[in-house]
Amino acid sequence: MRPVCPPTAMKSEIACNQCPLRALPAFASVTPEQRDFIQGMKVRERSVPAQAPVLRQGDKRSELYTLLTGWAFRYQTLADGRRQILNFLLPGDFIGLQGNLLDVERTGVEALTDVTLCVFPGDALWPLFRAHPELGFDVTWLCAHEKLLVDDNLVSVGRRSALERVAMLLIHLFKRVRALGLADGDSVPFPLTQHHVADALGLSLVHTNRTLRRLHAMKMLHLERGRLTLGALASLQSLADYEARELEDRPLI
Amino acid sequence: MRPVCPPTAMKSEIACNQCPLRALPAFASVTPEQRDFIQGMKVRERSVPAQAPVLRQGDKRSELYTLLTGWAFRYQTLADGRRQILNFLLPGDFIGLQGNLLDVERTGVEALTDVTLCVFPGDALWPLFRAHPELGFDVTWLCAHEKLLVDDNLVSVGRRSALERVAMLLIHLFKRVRALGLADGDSVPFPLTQHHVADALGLSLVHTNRTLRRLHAMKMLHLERGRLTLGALASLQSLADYEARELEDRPLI
DNA sequence: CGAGCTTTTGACGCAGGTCAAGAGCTGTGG
DNA sequence: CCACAGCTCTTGACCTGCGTCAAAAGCTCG
Repeated sequence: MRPVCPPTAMKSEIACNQCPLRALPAFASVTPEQRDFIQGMKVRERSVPAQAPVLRQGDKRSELYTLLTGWAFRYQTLADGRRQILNFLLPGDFIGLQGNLLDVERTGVEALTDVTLCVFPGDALWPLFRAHPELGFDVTWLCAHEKLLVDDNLVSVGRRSALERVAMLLIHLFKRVRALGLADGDSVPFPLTQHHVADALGLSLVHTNRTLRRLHAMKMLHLERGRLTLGALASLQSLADYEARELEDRPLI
Repeated sequence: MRPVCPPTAMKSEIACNQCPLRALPAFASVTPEQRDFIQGMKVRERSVPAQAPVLRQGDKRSELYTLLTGWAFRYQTLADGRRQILNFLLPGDFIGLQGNLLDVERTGVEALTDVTLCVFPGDALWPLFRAHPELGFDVTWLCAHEKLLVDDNLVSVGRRSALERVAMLLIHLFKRVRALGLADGDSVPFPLTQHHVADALGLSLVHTNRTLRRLHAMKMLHLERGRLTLGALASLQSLADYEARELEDRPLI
């Protein structure tokens, strides 16, 4: 297990005017007054090391978080250990809404890399809606946005072939990371193991590996040392959208 | 194609104090003032016959709906016709939030039975948040609640066997319908065709049929004339939660 | 250097897909 | 009132994408 405190333990907390949230469409037009209100609610920051839980299935009325830095994912596990990853969380994403609005947290959240979170008390939600309806509106936007991610993943898992699924996921993450300004040319950080990919796509680990190798052989991607490089994004995209069978006709390399 | 106007065309519109929404947890404590506000926003009612679209993929800034009576479902289709049903909609559910908050409607909504909807203008959402933050809060609750349904379905499609998936779906719908007070003993109306079940669970039509027959042979359910009867809900539930393989050992009849 | 990840690859089996065809039901029109 | 078109449901035969089992190789960290 890694140490709980990241090496840079002395760094000061991020003020809300530095918050990555500001870059998001929903939060683009936050006024200074609103920002002060948010800052007033903010309890503290919390660091969670890679692989450690942020929220556990079954938690009640937990705190609310905003992901400031790092990657995480939402998942659900069955009694016998099978795990389904629902979606990945990147800086700016909101965490803990379900456990707060509904009775219990149905899904767990685990850190994929070391992560820092902005912490709000669990009972902050209603005062926020009351005092700043615009911010409540933004929370609703974030919820709808996350639902869209889950929708898309469900379509993949339910109706796409393994090749299509993997292509979709990589494109999707690539674009999200790039949109956050974290891309370096046509390459982005990629902290997922193949195990995560498998659990997100409803595939076995072995078949995920074979599919990745196949995409690699097709020169559609490079994946090493935690970086993902998508050379021909457009062709990968067309692969994701179309039936895998049509491709079998062509030589794979 | 069925006639657009249902037989009982002359019936008057439902006042908000009659609205099925009132029975939902989120709307349980709506004050008379809030109710009047909602009533003031309500534009009209809309009837949609079974099989007809309520919302199309690609619609922009559509109206907002509340489902008053009947069943519907949210779905997404791929270019080549594969369809994934994301979740089913029952009276009290909110429709059109995504298309309204985000730019475009990514998912279609189709009526499963004849349906009546309560119509609100697309630009009513923000005024509602502003004037009645409690109601905005409720909208957020509904969004989080629907996300939970999609989450659960994704877990099924990604990680459960066909037998488990079908069992989960039937139990889930049974409970929802019963919670709405629409059950008759251990039987509920069930307007889905096997095609809908297949598209919701990411299975083929043929395999869905075989799985249903198998459950029928196990005396876990009766399905005929649009009614679903679950005799032994508890045993079906244990079947849904556990690995299908454990069952193979026992005689199937 | 060994324990425990992660990635790879081969061999093999099966759950579930595909193809085909027929039966039952309902609505429609001649 | 029957014939026919078009659903929905069933069932059989066959096939394959993906899962499972096994084993080994590379990496990382203590």
